[in-house]
Amino acid sequence: MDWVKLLLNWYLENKRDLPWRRQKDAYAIWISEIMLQQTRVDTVLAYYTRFLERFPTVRDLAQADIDEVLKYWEGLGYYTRAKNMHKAAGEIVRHHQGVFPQTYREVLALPGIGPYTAGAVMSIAYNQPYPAVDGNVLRVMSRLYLLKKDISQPAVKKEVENLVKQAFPAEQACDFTQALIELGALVCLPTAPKCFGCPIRQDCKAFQENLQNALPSKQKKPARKSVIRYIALIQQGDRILMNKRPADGLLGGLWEFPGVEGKNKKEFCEKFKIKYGVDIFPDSHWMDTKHEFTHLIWEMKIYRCRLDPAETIKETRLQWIPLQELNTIAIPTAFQKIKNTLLNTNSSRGRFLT
DNA sequence: AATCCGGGGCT
DNA sequence: AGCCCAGGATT
Repeated sequence: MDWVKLLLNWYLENKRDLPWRRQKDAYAIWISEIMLQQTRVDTVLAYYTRFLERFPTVRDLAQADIDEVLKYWEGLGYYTRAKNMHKAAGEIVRHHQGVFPQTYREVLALPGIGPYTAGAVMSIAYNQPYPAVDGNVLRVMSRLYLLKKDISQPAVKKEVENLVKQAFPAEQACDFTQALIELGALVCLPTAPKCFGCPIRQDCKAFQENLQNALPSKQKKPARKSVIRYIALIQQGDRILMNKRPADGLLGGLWEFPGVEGKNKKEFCEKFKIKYGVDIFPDSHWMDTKHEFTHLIWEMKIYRCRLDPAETIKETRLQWIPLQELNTIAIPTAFQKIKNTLLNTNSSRGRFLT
């Protein structure tokens, strides 16, 4: 395969200087691969350095409280990644003496590690020829070999894994894996690929037939649904009532301003009572905000609410949080605008009083 | 095989 | 307004 050597030479000349490429510590490589799942390099950079400074070794991560790990993950999204990573760190300490496993079978067995990440760690950290097929590689290979089938089909991913396996250059698994990904990230772009700057365009069947813009083929995703979510802002003095979401599911384990889905204020109060066991009395309509997830849109209506003075909070997930501590708990992006507005109004009122 | 799970940047 | 990103787990 002529293109392999051309690609390797291109990579060695053009690769970006990224933090996870400055060492070969399997733990550090692993952290980078988890963070980079469905997440762009530019987004990961700041998180990565901060995370490794706080959790420099697998033992540091294993010993940390999951709530602190989630705080370091705050805003990155797909929070089960952080929870699985923390769990995997514990398994590495217990079952592997704190040393990151070195066989594909053992790496793949860790929670949060699938075929891609296992291949990435094996090839990048250990220079072993295990394919790591991500979105970049699927795109590059579907064009290079003119694979016209929908790349969301598992059979196509299998085929690409086999093609990559056969292409692995001896003793250069680390560079080859990253070269394929780097080409997809810098040259073989999803739209408007830079074919005339591509080192392997002579071998690219899609380029030869001018089909690079038609590949890869992929099924469309259905439109997102929008729901109305009523949020209760319940403040007593300098404390605010917050809810810790259940460990599993959407935004699992993160803190939120308590709320429910509903059509109107009446439903708001009824559902809130059922969900939290607390009667609320909406006072003033405070603000509206919208948050778009991948499959869902929240139209949020935020109301200042009062509690019955005799009300005591029994719901274990509901907790009074001092405003000064609001920045120390993990709050997802969906609620950051509310949080910031709340902190700003309170601090400006504080300045008035002093 | 289909669905869920974040967030952000680009077109 | 879509599309896509260094995907994995669950059903």
